Amino acid sequence: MSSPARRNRERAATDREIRRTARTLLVEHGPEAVTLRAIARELGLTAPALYRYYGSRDDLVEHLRRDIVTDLGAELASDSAGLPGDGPRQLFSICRGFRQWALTHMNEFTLVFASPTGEIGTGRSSVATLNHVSEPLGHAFLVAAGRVLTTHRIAAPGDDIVPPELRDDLAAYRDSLLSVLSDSGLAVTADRFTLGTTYLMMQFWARIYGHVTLEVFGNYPIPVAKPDALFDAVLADLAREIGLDVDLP
Amino acid sequence: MSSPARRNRERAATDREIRRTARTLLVEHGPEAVTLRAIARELGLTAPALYRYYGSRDDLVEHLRRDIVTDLGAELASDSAGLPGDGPRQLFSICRGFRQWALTHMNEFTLVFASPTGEIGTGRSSVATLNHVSEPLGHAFLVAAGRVLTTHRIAAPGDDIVPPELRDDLAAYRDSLLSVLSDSGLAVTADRFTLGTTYLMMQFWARIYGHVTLEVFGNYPIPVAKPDALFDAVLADLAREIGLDVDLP
DNA sequence: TGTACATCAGTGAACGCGCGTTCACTGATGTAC
DNA sequence: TGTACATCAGTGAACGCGCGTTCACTGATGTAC
Repeated sequence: MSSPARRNRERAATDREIRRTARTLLVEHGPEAVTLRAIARELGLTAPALYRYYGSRDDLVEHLRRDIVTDLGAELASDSAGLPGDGPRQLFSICRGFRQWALTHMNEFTLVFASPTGEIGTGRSSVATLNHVSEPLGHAFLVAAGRVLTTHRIAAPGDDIVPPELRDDLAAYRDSLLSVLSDSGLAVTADRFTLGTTYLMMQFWARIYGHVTLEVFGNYPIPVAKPDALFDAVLADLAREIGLDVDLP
Repeated sequence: MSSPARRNRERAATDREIRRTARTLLVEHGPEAVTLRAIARELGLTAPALYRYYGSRDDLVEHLRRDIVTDLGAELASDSAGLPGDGPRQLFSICRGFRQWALTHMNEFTLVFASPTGEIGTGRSSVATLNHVSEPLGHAFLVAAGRVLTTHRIAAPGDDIVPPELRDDLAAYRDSLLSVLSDSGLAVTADRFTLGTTYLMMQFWARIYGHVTLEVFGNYPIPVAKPDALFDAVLADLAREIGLDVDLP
């Protein structure tokens, strides 16, 4: 019989090589360099061979996007999991890791986090966001943030900090967060995870993302000699703002 | 003699048409649709004709970027100038206008504010930032912000809110801001425009930019039914944070 | 164990496409005397 | 006012390029009996 598994294994290996090559091209030469012909060339194949693996170039790029977020999330989660402590350290590690990754993988960042996707305002959004809680990145962020907010806050913020128009949206989101967190073995009750908490978490993410985007695209108002210090200052601001009773690690 | 001006006028008119067409292509079909051939086609010319106006495609795109920022800045400045009051209203008008423009001109926004340009961390940054104070957008923002900060703050923030590592950078920036403001006939003294003030202005811009980018690219954690309300909430937070003693208009 | 057959990863030629850019040119507009 | 000349916006053909995708094919690997 001579194992049918062998062909499968080789097929899977080739697939991995295709994605790896696409990734390298993206990182080193930008999104427009990710062409079927270039990938095939790099692999010593002919371009039509790739159609054994993907239906079209777009199909391949879509898989690439997913790969990127998945890998990023896994990496950040595992890095932060190795740290001691019960929350804040992990959360800040994820934030710093995200920034570091963005700075060193500008092209990947652009593709995944800063490319126009879909319509505006329809609620449909890109792959790489917290609203797809299953994404490892979102998951890592949420778990760390949830842990921090439940164990290190002085008091849960009142719902009054949330503008009335946003309460319905936030309530739905909060519920989905709570279920994700309880799946992670983190028992959080709604009285410690208020609408206000949810609002702060959203703002927290928005500021991290905003700062990182600004920095990656060189759109900072000033040339800053020590950008790391600036980011740390933002983290410290955020920590204070969400009411953490800890010093920054 | 039959005026030499005539040829010049026609040349200038054609140039404007070229840019307008490039702009339309960008808005409607994205950056990769801005090709010399497409522009020529639209104008009833042949592609080589464009070389009478621009040295290369890249050259044209660069001019396009500058046009976009210039027009945006002028538009926001003139809109806000029409409003009554002495500061806050103008500042918030500029912020809202920026967001509105970004949402309705996603492709232009991407080209100008969210495209990788130059190296990271070298201090060189894209065209469209506050560090090129001459840009109308930066100018409008600065003048409005400066006016607000000098007339509506309860007290200038102390320099102690600024992390020590950032003070040198901020001091240089503050000085250039002060000279821009005094060129606008706004006499601001350094004791009302502290390093802390400068720091807050920078953070202010970072949050606006961050929020807008997030929204434009659909990367918001939640589907928000009323995104306008969310933005207003962010503005209100910012107003509180920079210590404005005014209600939001 | 051997033989006929099925699967399927990869080939190589070809398709049509649109692109930026070059080059020698035309012909109208403007200039000098 | 008329004539010879210069300028220069725009033409049209051609260049070489790389792309995604199709198609009929080869040949090794695996399957059924």
